[in-house]
Amino acid sequence: MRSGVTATKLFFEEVYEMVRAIPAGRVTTYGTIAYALAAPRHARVVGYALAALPNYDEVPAHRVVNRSGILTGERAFGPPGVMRALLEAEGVTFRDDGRVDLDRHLYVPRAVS
DNA sequence: TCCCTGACAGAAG
DNA sequence: CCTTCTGCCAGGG
Repeated sequence: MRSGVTATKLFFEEVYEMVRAIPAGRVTTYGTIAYALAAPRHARVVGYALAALPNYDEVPAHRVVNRSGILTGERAFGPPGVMRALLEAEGVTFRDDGRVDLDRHLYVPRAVS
């Protein structure tokens, strides 16, 4: 149908809702979110959805990192180190190699029913 | 309209 | 551990 609201746009909204559910001091990954939304192959689209955000007033996008614990979205938060500072302020710890300690802080969102 | 470039991730060598 | 390839989708030149 000719609706301007594409399936992808709806997917974006579901991503934002899921990110809003991530508690402070916890992080999750792009792939985990995609999996919870029954779209295992759309991890990249999740990243695209966050990159499209005009601001982070309602969506704590800094709590989303990649599968290895690397802060791949750091650039969107300004100068290097800002994203990490936001996480550390919430109690998230990092390993010596600079990656988030996922074993300790990974949050697994509830899958959609 | 084609081509390229990403806030990803899993498989294969 | 590393590299390359593939699937996914939107936006800019």
